Amino acid sequence: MSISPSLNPHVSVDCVIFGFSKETLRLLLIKRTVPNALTELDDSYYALPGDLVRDNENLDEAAVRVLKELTGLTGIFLQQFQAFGDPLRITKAKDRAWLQGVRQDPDARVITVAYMALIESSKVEIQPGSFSKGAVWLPIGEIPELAFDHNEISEGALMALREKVQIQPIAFELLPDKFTMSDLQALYETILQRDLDKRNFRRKMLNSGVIAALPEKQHGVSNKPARYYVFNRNLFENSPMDFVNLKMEGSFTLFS
Amino acid sequence: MSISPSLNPHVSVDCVIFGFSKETLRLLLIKRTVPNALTELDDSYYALPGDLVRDNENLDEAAVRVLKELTGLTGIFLQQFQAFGDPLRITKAKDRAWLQGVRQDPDARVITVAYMALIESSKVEIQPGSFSKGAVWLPIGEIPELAFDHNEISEGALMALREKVQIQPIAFELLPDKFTMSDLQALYETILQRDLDKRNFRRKMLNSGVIAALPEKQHGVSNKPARYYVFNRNLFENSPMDFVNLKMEGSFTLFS
DNA sequence: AAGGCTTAGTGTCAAACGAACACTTGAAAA
DNA sequence: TTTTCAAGTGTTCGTTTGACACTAAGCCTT
Repeated sequence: MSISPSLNPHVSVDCVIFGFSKETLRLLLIKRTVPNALTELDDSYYALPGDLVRDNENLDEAAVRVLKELTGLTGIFLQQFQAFGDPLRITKAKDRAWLQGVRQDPDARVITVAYMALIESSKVEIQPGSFSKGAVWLPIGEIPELAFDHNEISEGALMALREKVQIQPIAFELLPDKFTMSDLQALYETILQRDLDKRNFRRKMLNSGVIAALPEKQHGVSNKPARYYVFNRNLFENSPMDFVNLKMEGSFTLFS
Repeated sequence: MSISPSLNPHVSVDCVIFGFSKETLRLLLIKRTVPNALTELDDSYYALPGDLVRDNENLDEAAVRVLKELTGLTGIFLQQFQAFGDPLRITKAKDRAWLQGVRQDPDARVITVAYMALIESSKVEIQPGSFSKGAVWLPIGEIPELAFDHNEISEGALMALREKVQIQPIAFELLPDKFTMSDLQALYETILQRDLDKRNFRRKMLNSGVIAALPEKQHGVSNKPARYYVFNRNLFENSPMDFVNLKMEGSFTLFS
């Protein structure tokens, strides 16, 4: 496999892509297949989508590219959250086998800059292409051992998401354009891993001024139909203050 | 100038080192001198202390090393806050002149992982050594044009500090072991660039449970002597919750 | 058509917190 | 002894939080 000379062999970006479906927070992972020296069968395992950074692009651009190549999507929420650079992060046997097949210099020390992406998962159509043979959405509770230090990176992303979601109105990025209060609450409960009081939640969200009610309601549900809301980006940009400190009942620690 | 082969030529760490003295927040910067092709005089300018990452150390270790080499200090507060990787970050003329004198591959694309350090500035004794010819503490309001993208990095650090100081009790790292309430308030006011109400500030700090009063008071001041306090790390670690949301009067935006 | 099932939607009260606000105290200096 | 200067101290009011339980609306079942 040949490598473009414009790749920086020492720096990569990895994307922790969050989605939310069936009341579960999920990660979009890709499958890697490597020959197993012992069994002559192929082993496969999952990894975060990522790539080496090219010489002509900055880190954000590299992350956008990775996301686009995998999902076809642009304009989605993407935020750098941490760089990982342990010298031992690429020393597991499977990882070395994979690197040998794919990198010009498989022994190179690589540090990676990790990004967190939030996607409305129904929008994603996995793009055919080199890295997407077998991309899957796995619930965050059921993530197996991943490549490299990707478990650690995913954990870090989840922590970062938990903090951010309480300070900035970004959870909406995980929902469709219109959603019900219950959808939104379920999302927050999933992310925060805590039950929230329905009345207090609604009050807080409405007072924050970042969502607006639509006249429209659900149809064809076998119970009282819920009203739809939309996230009002403009409203938020005009008065971001109101959203600060969306603490969600009972203080929540930023310390581990 | 020779270079250890164990340096990774593509990844560096830079430390934004904050200190607080004379009621001012300051950065510890180092002076670089490069020959000026036109005048035959040397130009000098300031930069953040930083270095390439070695192959056998992780990012945190590299940052600790940089700090130790410059100040002789260990065990100080140090936290990664962002990676910077614009391909154009090393293209200014002065920077290129400096790289040519100092790097094996002066054209290499380097991404840098930026750390923020908080030091009680009176503890710092600049270590003699290659990078410390002329290290200085400059007030954050008077930072000149720095090397590379170091102005951008410093700005980012200041933003990160403003946010963190309201969520975690880290401002204490900038003060001596014992300090007065007025010292502490002045520090917060400087960091947040906002006046705070004395009574509310004291109440909040005392209620947070992270500081303890000492029996001792100031001596020899020409006004009512102030009581000394200490930061109680144990108290904080036992009940970190109390400190969450130290918002400091009037909400403060985390968004720019 | 009636009753049951399920989720949506609503209000109040008490406690904690935040913001605004002015005078007294203690020490040194004049 | 008086002056000067920063330290230190409480109360009030409005807002926010958290706890808590019933009614409303639509479909489905019988």
